[in-house]
Amino acid sequence: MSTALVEPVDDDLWSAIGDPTRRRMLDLLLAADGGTATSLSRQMPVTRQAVAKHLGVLDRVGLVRGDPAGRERRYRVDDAQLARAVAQLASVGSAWDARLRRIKRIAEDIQRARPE
Amino acid sequence: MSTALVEPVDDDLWSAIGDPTRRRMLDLLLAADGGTATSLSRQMPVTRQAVAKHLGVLDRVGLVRGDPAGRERRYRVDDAQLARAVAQLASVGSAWDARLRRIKRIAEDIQRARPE
DNA sequence: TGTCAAACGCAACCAATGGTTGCAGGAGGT
DNA sequence: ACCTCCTGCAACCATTGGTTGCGTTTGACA
Repeated sequence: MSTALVEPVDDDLWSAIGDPTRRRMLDLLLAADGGTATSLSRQMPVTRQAVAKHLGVLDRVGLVRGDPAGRERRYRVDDAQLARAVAQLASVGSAWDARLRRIKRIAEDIQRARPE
Repeated sequence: MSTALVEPVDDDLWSAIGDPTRRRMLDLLLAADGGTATSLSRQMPVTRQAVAKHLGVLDRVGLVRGDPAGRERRYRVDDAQLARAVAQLASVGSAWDARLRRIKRIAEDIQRARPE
C-alpha cells in the first residue's frame, strides 16, 4: 500500500516533456522521423536558437539523439526513452485516477453508512 | 489523420501539473483530503510562501479550490478538473505510443519488404 | 477580556530557464 | 573560389520557482 509500487518518477525526464514547446518538437520529430534545429524552427513559432536549446535538454535526458550529417545535425527520437516517458505519464495518471476513485468510493460508503 | 482528433492539450493545465512540487502537493492533498499552505509546507522541503504561490497557480487553473476555514485557508482538489488533467496525460501518452507503434510497424514492414 | 501564538498575505530579492538578437565559423553546391 | 546555409556561442531580457522579512488577522486560553 505504498506508492513505491509505481516506478519512481524521474523529475528530469518529466520536466523535459513538461514543456509545451518540447512536446511539440517531439511530435514533429516523430512525424517526420527526425529533423534539424533549423527544420524544426521553421515549423514552429520560435527561433532556431530556442529550438537548439530545447534539443540540448532533450538530448541530455536521452529523449533524442543528434549526430552530424554533412553540414547539418540531424536529431531523432530515442524510442526506448520516449516509451519510458509515456510509461511515467501513465503511471502518474493512473495513480491520481486510483485516488480519485478511492475517494469517491469512500464518500459513497459514508453516504450509505448513515441512513439515520 | 490529424492530431485534432485528440482533445487539444490545455497548456496552462498541463504546465500546472508539469511542476514536480505541484504534483507532490496534489498527491498530499489527495492523500489527506485537503490541507493548508502551512500544513503542506511542513511535509515538503519548501517554504510556506512557495507552497502558497503554487496553490495560487493550481487555483488559477481550477485544480484546487481554497476557502477560508477559521483562521486558516483550506484547499481541496477539484476532482473534475484533476480528471481532465489525467485525461490529457493519457491523451498525450497514447498519441506518442501510437506513433511509436506505427513507426515500429513501418520499420518492420520495410524490413520484411526487402528480401533481396 | 487581554494577550499570545499561529496562519495568512504582501513585497523585495535571487537563480534558473525559455526566449530573443547578433555574430563568427565550417561544410556543400555551382 | 565563392556564396549560401546551417551550426555554435555569447549577451541580454522576462518569467518563474524559490527564499527571507514583515505586518495583520484570528483563534485560543489564562
